[in-house]
Amino acid sequence: MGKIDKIFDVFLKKSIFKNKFILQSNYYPEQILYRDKQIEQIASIIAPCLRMERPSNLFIYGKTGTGKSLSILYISKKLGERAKKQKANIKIIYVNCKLKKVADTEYRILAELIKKLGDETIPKTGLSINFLYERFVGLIDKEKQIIILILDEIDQAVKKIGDEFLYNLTRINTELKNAQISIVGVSNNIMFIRDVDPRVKSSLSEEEVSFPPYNALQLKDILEQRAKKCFNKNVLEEGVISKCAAYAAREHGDARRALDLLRIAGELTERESKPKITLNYINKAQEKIERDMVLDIVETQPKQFQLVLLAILELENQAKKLKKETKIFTGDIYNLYKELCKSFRIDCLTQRRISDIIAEFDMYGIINAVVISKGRHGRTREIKSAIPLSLVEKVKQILKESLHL
DNA sequence: CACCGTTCAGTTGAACTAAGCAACGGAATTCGG
DNA sequence: GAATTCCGTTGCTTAGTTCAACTGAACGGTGGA
Repeated sequence: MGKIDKIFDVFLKKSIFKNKFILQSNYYPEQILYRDKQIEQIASIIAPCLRMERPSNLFIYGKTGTGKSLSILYISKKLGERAKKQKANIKIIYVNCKLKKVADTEYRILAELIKKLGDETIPKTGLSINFLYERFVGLIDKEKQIIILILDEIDQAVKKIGDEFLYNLTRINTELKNAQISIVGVSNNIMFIRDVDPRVKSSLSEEEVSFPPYNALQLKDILEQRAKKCFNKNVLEEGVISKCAAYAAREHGDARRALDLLRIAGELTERESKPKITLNYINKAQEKIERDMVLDIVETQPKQFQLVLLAILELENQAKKLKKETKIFTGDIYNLYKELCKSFRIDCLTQRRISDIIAEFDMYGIINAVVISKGRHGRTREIKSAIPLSLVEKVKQILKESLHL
């Protein structure tokens, strides 16, 4: 029997998964644990739309993986069903403002909104934002209805494009004759609302709901609830779930992280055709998640970004060779970057831009950059790579490949 | 020693530019009668 | 003569550039004790 047949055999043998889909991030459980209070709050805030009254604008905040999106989507679904029954004309539009190249500028967010309303003819550039607003308003206002606009990761958008567009959105109601619109802003960053134009602030957060992080015990319950449906009996070693919960609780109670961890541990176990998920596999899963995240970010960056990252890694390498805790500064990076550009015949960007690129890498979390002042020797960013040592070589290899070296 | 102005090496913000796109409108071409 | 295609113009967004103001603590000088 061939090797491949063997692999297939292993897979056909009784899997440890009953239904893997349960642990995937696009699975929505019918019961959401420990979020009753928030769900009730939100539901009572948006309920008036069933009587065709405009609900208050709503601002939801909480860290990643605290069930924000889950809850809001759950409520939208319920609301949608109910609206149908009551023959209330309600539309719920969900846009994630973080998605690069999809909804990360004012134009693109509006284009996405319009697309979601059924008009597919909006080009990705060339039209004026005003035109899009008019199109949007026209599209909404042609019938009597209530639109609930859910803007996920709204802080990302505001950081990038400013808060005018939020102001415009909140003001849109005054232009509407038939329809009415209310906005649900979802943010990971609690501080974000603080430094937003006060007009926008008061209008957007007519109501607020906050999602606190789960603690380890709650995470454990959540994991158990899902694991029951997801795995076959007796595949979980004692303490596996607690460990997942503990890991995730350490990372600000991110439930998604916990579920990913468990799922990947399961996949790894299955791949090695072991009968039980052991604690060891949780560790492996943890590594794999980190690894995949870093590699994914690195791979999908534009060339110039990759070149900057390569320069950072090279500099760190040199510093290490000299056995000194030499700090890396923006100037060093820019110099090396310029050289790299020259030798690879890629035209190089200005320092201004590199400064922004470094800031972006910092945001992604693959480097740590702090603005420091070196007194009379000026100020700059002090930069450290946040890529785990075990991955550095792999990352470099990917960078070099993608730059055709 | 404490205090204070100077100075550096970037950061940060704003205005500007080139590239790429769509819409518009007029000119040129095609077509059927 | 009408319909279609072509082409230049205008106006838009966006990534990146240019310009310039701003920054914050170490340095080095001053004065006071």
